[in-house]
Amino acid sequence: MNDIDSIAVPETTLIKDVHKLVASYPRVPITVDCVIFGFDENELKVLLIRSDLEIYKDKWSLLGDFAADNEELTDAAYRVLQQRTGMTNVYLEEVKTFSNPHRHPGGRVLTVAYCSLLNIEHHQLKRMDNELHWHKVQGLTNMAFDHKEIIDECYHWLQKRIMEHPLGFNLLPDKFSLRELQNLYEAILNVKLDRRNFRKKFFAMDLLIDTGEYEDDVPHRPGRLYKFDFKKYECSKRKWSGIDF
Amino acid sequence: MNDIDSIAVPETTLIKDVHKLVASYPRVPITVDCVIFGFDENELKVLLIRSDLEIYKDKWSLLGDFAADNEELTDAAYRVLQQRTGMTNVYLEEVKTFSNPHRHPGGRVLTVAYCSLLNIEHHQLKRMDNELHWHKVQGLTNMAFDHKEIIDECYHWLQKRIMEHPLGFNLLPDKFSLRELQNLYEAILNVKLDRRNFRKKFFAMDLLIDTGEYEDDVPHRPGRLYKFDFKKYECSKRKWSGIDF
DNA sequence: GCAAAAGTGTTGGTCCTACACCCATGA
DNA sequence: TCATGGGTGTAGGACCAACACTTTTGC
Repeated sequence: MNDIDSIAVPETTLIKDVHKLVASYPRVPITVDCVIFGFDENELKVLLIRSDLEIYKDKWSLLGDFAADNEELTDAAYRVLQQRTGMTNVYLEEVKTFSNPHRHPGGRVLTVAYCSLLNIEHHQLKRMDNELHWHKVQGLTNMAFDHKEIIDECYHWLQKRIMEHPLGFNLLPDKFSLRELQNLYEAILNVKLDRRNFRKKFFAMDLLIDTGEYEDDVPHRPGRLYKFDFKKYECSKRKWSGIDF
Repeated sequence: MNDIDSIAVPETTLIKDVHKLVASYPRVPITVDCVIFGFDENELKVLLIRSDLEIYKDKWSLLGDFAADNEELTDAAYRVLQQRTGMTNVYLEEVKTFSNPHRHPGGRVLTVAYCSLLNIEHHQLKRMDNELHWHKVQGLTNMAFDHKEIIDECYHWLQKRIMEHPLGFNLLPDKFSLRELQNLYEAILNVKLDRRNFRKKFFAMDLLIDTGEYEDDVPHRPGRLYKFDFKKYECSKRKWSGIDF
């Protein structure tokens, strides 16, 4: 116990009506925005929708929504994901708050950005929704609001995070070859990696399960297919300190 | 440019009145809470204030305030710091949003937690404010709201962050001995470190400036005093990838 | 048989860890 | 002179980077 606890409580006026107190605070509309990354054709993609605001006609927007009453923001982000991609059990993490009072043309709106990683093949894109498209992360233009900035922040966050934890597997199919895995890392980090050292590193982690299967639709010698051992990783997460390249 | 950009815009109804749109969003009171760490007597401390709510009488609270209209949250956090400690130029970084609808007894209040590191000696504590106290981070009890949880999150964040970047210097006086620096790291990480290896590691970083001065009020051989080269660090920050212990 | 990628081991160097002794100062 | 922490160097091991050739498959 802290020694400080024994200090006498001074005679100040304590606030009794907490509801009144809270009612006196300024209120702000809150949204969540999901930066949903996918990996396809050896490129990192982000899922965007056409803006439905006249003022941003022909511009692209992140998937987001305002937070409902009594909804935690993380729940709101999962809800957006579920509604837009039909997927649950998606990797999702909070990245940063964006609170510039002028970021929304309709008045102050605060947004919390979430980064999400999903396997593009699992995702049926709710094809009816033809306003949704996967865009290359490199060279994005034409974004509504401050969404370019939000994507940039999330992309940098991802580059850093993927060195610390093996998140990349969330972007791959259940079964993947080491070549695909390496392509993924090369695409995200924007570097070339040595193939043998890369394989050694991942085998050394001991989180890959050999399926015994092989690629089949490739015009060259097929590679062995692996699964990621999510369970084992969950158990050993605590001691995790990083992946170096 | 993305190939997608050439897709025809479908005939949907675009929203014209963005102010009306924003006005229809639910609104939430927003606060910032600052987890202000200091280092004193070889222990990591956090700056707390007695809660001014009747319901949390005799409990401790983080320093926070609601965000004013048109105030960025980071600015609000700096404002809180300035008002409470009199200090500007303090290290400050956003950590996480806490949005549980029941976290505040007066109704929904969303808070964004900031982690701040300051040199406890620079801080005059505005002594008149006898409601402010430095508490040991270890063994905190008796916290108002979800502030224990917020402190825990920030403390873990700090443990991780201090391995990646040399932030610890923000907690030390301008001039410090290597022993003090090591005590700081040991206190934060809660480990024992080898003295020789620790010194080698920090000298190898080449971010310490030898002042040529020595400690003077110690009951043993005085240690050499160093300054941290903040400028040099700022320049080389980009390539920074971590400190290993 | 040729193109394309899969698969595999070794070596040298770097960096980290572990560890023990003498030195300067105050009391 | 003693107690306390300051200051230093080295040897062994772990880990990482760099690097080339053989294998398998599709065409």
